[in-house]
Amino acid sequence: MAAPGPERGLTRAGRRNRRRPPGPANLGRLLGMADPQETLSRRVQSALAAAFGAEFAETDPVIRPSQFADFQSNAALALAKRLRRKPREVASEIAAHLEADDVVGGVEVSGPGFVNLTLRDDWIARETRDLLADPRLGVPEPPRQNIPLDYSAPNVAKEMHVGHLRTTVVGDALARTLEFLGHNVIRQNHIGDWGTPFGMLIEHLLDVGEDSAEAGLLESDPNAFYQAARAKFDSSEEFADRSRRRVVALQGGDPATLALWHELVDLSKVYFNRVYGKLDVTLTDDHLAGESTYNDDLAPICAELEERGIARISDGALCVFLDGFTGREGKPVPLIVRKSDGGYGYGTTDLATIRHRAQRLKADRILYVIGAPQHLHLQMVFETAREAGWLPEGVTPVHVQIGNVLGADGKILRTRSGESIRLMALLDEAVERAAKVVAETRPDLDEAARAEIARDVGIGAVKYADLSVSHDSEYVFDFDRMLALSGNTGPYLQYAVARIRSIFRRGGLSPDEAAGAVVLTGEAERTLALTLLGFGPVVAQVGETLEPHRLCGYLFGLAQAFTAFYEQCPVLKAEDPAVRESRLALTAATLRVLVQGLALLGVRAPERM
RNA sequence: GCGCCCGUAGCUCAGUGGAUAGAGCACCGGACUUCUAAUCCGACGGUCGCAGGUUCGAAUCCUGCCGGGCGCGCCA
Repeated sequence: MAAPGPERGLTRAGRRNRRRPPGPANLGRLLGMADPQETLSRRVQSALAAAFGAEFAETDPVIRPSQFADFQSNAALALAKRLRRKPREVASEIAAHLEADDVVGGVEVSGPGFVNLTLRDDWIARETRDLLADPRLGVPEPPRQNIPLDYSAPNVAKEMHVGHLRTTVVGDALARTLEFLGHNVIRQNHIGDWGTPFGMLIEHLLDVGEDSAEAGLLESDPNAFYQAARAKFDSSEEFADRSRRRVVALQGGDPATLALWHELVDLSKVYFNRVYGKLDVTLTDDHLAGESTYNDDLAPICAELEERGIARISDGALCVFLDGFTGREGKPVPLIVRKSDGGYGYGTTDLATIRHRAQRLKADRILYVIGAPQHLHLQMVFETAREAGWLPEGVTPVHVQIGNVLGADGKILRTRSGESIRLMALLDEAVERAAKVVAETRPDLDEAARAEIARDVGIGAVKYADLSVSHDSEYVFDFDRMLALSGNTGPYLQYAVARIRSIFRRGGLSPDEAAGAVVLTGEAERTLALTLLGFGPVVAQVGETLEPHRLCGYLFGLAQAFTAFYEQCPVLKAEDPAVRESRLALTAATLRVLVQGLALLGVRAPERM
């Protein structure tokens, strides 16, 4: 899949934005000129200033989508009290002072003081054509930020489970979206590649041999390898002793042990990359920044925290106690930075990590796409870093909380026998189920084409299911629902794309050729055009709120608007050539927005279905 | 016990302090000589957990209660 946008161009524009505040020339780009809500906001603000004085020029005009018009301004209701006038009177004043004849066709004061605004068809039409001509499809470029983005983070020699799947998919969608907005996203795959289990894993690797079939499990079924090691550790005193000694050697930097450790990590990388490849996410080895990366920082961090009195010894462990963090029986909860045996846990690593991201990577925002249960821990890490002065003013770490994935029984997804589900098997099943449907519906296509469709649809369905519900809520994993071709699903959107492409194939046209003027002859066209103008705003919003499900909701609405258009408005068979050109333009714009939107989510749109 | 998250239609989920709370699924009734009918249209379906409060206006903000999930010292 093509990278979302011409990165080099974005980089230059981004630097420009960063250096100086936006002038009038790029203000439109920044706000998104095609955004009707933004356009109306500015017009109504001017009306407020004209009607009530310059001090009201900054008042929020409260423009919202309306069920009685395209948009409505709710400003009058709130202003009434401040102005000591009746809300309807205030609304009338706003309407009277509104200078927007080029944009707005209908202004109406309604209800207790709403100002209903209906956009002009020719304005919508012109903006839609501009959107089609815009490589960015109306997506604004906010000031460029450096954004380290922590996601996926599987463990070496362990199976990735559905929880990893979700942080991987959501994180990747955020990475793509933020990059398209022009930000400098620094992917950080904080893999679990250090800690006490590695003694046992290394000894097991030595026992079975690096080139053995057993070692090969690390690439295919890592849990099997892990559990074999674990079983030996639990049953053999001799093996457990060796394992403990091996941990000491590892932490002491023994070269032979480090070589074995590297071997383990490399075998695991093969597994990670197989999953990432199958899942079509953008992570590569270049983004690996595992726990081991920070080994050299851990002792100095502890020393600094202790010297400065931020951490103190408690029960033999070096701990940070923060105000407001209390646990059972009101006892303060510590962030342990050095265990009583002298070792370091993930608290220390996470502190080293955030310091690195803030200072070395010069982060403007630091994003952690991590499971919701880790919230308390992360808050303590953030707070400690803040107290230690490692986070510059204005740099905010954000925990993008990922809710658990549940089975049909409402409990954490597991197999019937209670084991965690193998991710590869799960993805394979999604593709198989999709393949079954494709075999029935498209017997005309050859085997290879069907396989490709099944892969795009199966994987897309799983990813879209992860993305389409708010990231912090738990959701119930259900193959039947996510693979359905109706409803807010990946396949539904892919199908809409496939039908559009079919129109152009039938017509012997390339979507790039469709650039005619847009004329709106009916409600379906109007709704579709207006919906298209919402793409930029929603992408900008996702970049701020970090909620990909809003983009999903938007794309679903767009696909529905297109479907209504498709039912009611013949494109190729339109009799009037101007109408045909216009509908081709609308169809091409829909295609581009759907494909771009799905690309931002990391979902492929197959040529045909 | 303390903290975080959640409670919206039978089910799965949206919902930016604004008018009569929305989708999808399921169920029921319709629509293919048509650019892909795997798509569409209609109908049905609600005490927004409960009770107060703030507000001209609350699913949304505040407080309390009920119910559920998760976390709370040396795993990560």
